[in-house]
Parts: sequence; C-alpha cells; structure tokens
Amino acid sequence: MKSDLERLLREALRSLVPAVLSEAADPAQVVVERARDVQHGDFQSNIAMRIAKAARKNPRELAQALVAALPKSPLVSSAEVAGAGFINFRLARDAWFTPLKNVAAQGAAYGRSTVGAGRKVMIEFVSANPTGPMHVGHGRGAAYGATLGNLLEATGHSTYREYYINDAGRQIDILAISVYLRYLELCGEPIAFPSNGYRAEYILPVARALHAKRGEALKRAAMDVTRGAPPDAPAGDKDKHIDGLIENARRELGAEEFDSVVIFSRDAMMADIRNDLEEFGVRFDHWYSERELHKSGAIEKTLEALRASGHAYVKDGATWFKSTDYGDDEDRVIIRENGVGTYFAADIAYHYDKRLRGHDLLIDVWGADHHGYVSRVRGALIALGAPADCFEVTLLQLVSLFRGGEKLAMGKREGNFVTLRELRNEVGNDACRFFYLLRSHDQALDFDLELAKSRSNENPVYYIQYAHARVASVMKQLGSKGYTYDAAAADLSLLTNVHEQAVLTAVSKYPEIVEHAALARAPHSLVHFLRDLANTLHTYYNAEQFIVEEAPLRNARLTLVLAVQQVIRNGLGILGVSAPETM
RNA sequence: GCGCCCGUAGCUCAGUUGGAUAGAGCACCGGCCUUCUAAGCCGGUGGUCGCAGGUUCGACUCCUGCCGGGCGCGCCA
Repeated sequence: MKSDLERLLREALRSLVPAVLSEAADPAQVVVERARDVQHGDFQSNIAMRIAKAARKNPRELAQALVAALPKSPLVSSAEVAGAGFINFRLARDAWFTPLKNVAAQGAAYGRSTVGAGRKVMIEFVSANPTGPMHVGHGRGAAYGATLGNLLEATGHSTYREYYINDAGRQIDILAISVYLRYLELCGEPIAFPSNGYRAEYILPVARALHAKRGEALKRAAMDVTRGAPPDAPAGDKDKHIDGLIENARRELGAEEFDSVVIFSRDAMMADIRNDLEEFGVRFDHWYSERELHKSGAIEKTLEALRASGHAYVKDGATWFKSTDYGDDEDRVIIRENGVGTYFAADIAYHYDKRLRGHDLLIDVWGADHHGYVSRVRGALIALGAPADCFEVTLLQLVSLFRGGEKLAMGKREGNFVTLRELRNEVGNDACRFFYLLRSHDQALDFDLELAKSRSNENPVYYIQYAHARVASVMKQLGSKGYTYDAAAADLSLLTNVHEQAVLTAVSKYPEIVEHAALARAPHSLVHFLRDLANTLHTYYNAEQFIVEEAPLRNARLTLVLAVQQVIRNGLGILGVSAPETM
C-alpha cells in the first residue's frame, strides 16, 4: 500500500515541471508514512516540504500542485493538503480488503518481500568460545542473530548463517590442559589445579569421557603437576604457570597427542553448544573452525596481501597493521615478536575469506564489549580492497539477570554463571526468545527470571500467544455451534466498525514492519508490532461477537480474525516463538 | 584521558531514521464475566524527552558543550 502511494507521488512529481523538480527531488526522498493520527487520514507524505526549498516553491502550493497532478487510482479516495504542506491520503474502503485477501491467499508467505533480492548476506553470530557452556549473554546473540536471519530471509536476502569456532590459540589450550589435569586425577595422579584453569564442573564429564576412551594411554609421569600457582598470585605469574603446564604437556605427550586432547575437548564443548542452540531453535548453515583457517594457509596469504598493499609494516620485531589509516586509535600487531600470529590476524583472514566465498554483506553480531574491534576489522577489509559498507556489526549491550529485584552475580572461570540451558529450562524457550528480543539491541537488557516465568498477565509472551489461541478457540466453537467457515460467503463490505478498521489497518501494516525490522536490524520492532496487533484483536474480541447468525457477516468477521491469527503465526515464527492453538 | 552505548511517566521501555497534540506495559484508582478462553477489555492519574546552546518551516530525533550511568581501551581471545 505504502509503495503504491509512493509510486503515485513519483508519477505526479515527474509530470510537474520536470526540470526543476527532478533536480530537487531524489526519488528515494519520496516518503509516504502511516498517519499517526486518524484525523490526518491513513497515510501522509512530507515530500512537498522536503523539496520546497530546492524547488524554490511554497510547500503548500507545491503540495497542492502534486495533489492535482496525482494520477487517478482506485486505491485513493482522497488526497488533501494540510498543515505546513503535508499531503494526507485516505484510502478507498475496498483497498483495505486487499491485504486481507493476500493473507488468505499467501498464508505463511504473507509479509515476505523481495526488497533484499540479489543481496548475499552472511550473518555471523554467537561464535561463543568452545571453552564452556553458553551463558545468558550468548543467548541474546543467539536469539537476535537467528531472528535477524529470519527477517533477512523473509525480505528476500540470500542468507547464510555462520558460527566461528575459536578453536585455536591459548584459550583452547587452557581448556585442554584443564581437561587433561582432571584426566590425570582420574588416573589417580595427585595434581594441583591451576587457579586460572577452567575449574568448573562441566570439565569433569569431558575428562571422564577422555579417560573412558583413552584409558591410561595419555598418562605421563614426567610432568610436575603437583605445584600450582597460588590463587592470590599476580595474574602474570598465573599465566606463566598455566603456560608452563601447557608447554610441558605438549612436550611430554607430543604435539600430536596434545592436539588430540584439544580436539577432544573442543568437540565435547561444541557438542554441548550445538545441542543447546538446536534446542533453542537456532540453526547455522556452517560451523567455521579457526583451526582449519590456520591449516589452510589463508592467514599467511591474507597477510601477504596486506603487506603487498602497503598496509603492514615491521616495528620492534613485530608486524603491524596500519589500522590508524582507517580511524583506529593505534596500529595493531598482527604477528608477535615471537613469530606467532595474533587473534586479530586470524580474524582478518576469516573475514576476508567470507568475502572470497562470495558474500557481499557481512553482518557480525558481537557483544558491546568488543566495539573497539570494529574499526580495525573494517579497516583491514578495506585495505584488502573490500568496500567499507560490506561489513556491518551489530553490538548487543550486556544482559543482566535478575531474580525478583535482585541482580545475580556471574563469574565465568568459577562457573557460577547461569547457563543458557538453565535459563531455558527455567523459563521455557518461548519466554526466553521473547524476552531477549523485547529490547533494542543497543539497550542493556535486564532479564527478570520471575517475570519471564510468571504465568500471569504481567508476562507479555502469553499476551500474544493468547490472541492466537483465542482465534483457534473461536474456530472450535464455530464447529460446535454447527457452522463451518466459508470464505466465499463472506461479505467484507460489512466490516465497517472502528474495531474492524483497526484490525484491517494492523494486518495491512505487517509487511512494512517486517521490512523495517529487517533493514533496521531491529527485531524488537516486530515484537512491539505483534503486541499491538494482539491488543487490537483482544479489543475487537471484547467488542463484537464473531459467531453471529447472518452468514455474510459471520464469515467476513472470521476472515478478519483468521487473518490476524495468520499474521501472528507468521510473526512469531520469525521470532522463533511458538503459536499455540490452546492455552 | 580517549572511544562506543544509554539517559523519555513512579518502574521497565517504544518512538516508523527530521513531521502535526510524545506512546505502551507494569504499578496505582475505577468499571466489565448467565454471551466465542477475564493469560482479556474499557476509562482515569501520571511528562521541563538529563541540562544549556545551535541548525530550520518543524527537533525526543541532527550538531556542539556539559552532567550522570554502563562498556571498552593487551604483542589476551
């Protein structure tokens, strides 16, 4: 509807003194919006005011001329100039029935569009380190990324979802040594567990599985693992201690055996993460291993390309990327003095590889604490010849858990954090996804367990689901009263009261909302729309009886509420929330 | 110190990318169940959009400067 009106306006513009106006009016500026106030009609445009200055005309006169030049359309019943130069459109009654018929005809496809057609988008999200179970912060990334992926897909983007597994480097070695020490413990060896190893309980079953698989084959006596760095030792000393343990293990076991422990530990962690995500309804097209990236030689190749383009240099024995050329505060090391590449180096190669695989837009979903990282990754991509706008990062602000009014403390190494799985088990997947998506991504999220769990009117999840179930319930009642629904017998022109108009308007908005939510990367706007839609349905439900005797009216009303049900089902589907038939 | 995010009703937050008289949920007050599910509906109370300037037909929205809160500033990942 919106785009139809925009087309009409554009035509009107073109027919008016083209030379002056075409310069002044960028077609993209021709914007039609839903009127906020019913008094202003159904849609409004501010185009006259936008271009008045450049066209050297009075905005009201310009609006008047545009209205006069507007091509005749069965869609529009009136177009009037108001205020400072707004053009207010009122739609013909029949126009409102088109979306209704579209819902019936398209079903689950209603709301889908092709605005993103031809765009190959890769969305990378979660990418939690495989060093432990996912926590509530990752849950937000999962819910957000999955939903954004659904939105991009619904708007015609070619969408590819990827998870980057950080299975190279020090963190994964610490995981492996943690598992190995627990393994030695199971073999009856006395050990002192390093204070900055992963001492949480989830390590134990992995060690047990390792022990079950390898028996005592990995046991080596030559390592002195009975002396740990004291818990109150300075961070540097702890690091040195655990690095020493890793080094020893690698030497005593041989690199190959130690790597097998790394792989085993990683796979155990990833199995847990994948299972968790799957249960949460989050799917990926690809799980990309950083280890494989290292093996492929892609990092060396990428760094060579950086050097060749003159964006890398050597200083103090290290190799640096000149990220200051791209707005970073300082240049960043990509190869350490000891010859080992940094995480950043791998990340440059990884993102470059995404481009090489043919994805033209790369969307990364990160925690807000990584924001300082954005400009350097983008800088590296530009240095490698990619356009600046091919890389987009959505930063998710922190999640805090509350129980009642009390904030829950969380620490990772100690393992006393609430995992995503625990959260899901406690509040359920639906409430979980819903609460994660309720707020804008740049808003810190306070997740209240009590509220999410409550099966009461305080909980907004049920409000929307209830609207869906209510329609299902009406349809059941219809049968028990001896009626059947007959769409062909509906006389839509009987839908005349304010509640019915409100429902028609809401249903017609849905495709615009999906488009906006996708393009603005704002899933929460779909959540809020669905809440409003549910409210519209509930209001209508309370005001009118749907199952009335007169068949044309009865079927018309049922067509209307079935359309609402379909839209809610479609919307909840995008959010990854179920649409129950009964509650 | 520098960078990013936030500041809107008592609380939690929307605000269609600069539009007309700033909205919703919760809380509070008052109504609605012999009628398709009351996990619902209707009405009411509640605002200096952090503060001060600026830009223009028009600012919660854009710019500058302050104030307050969060996060980040490793040859860690």
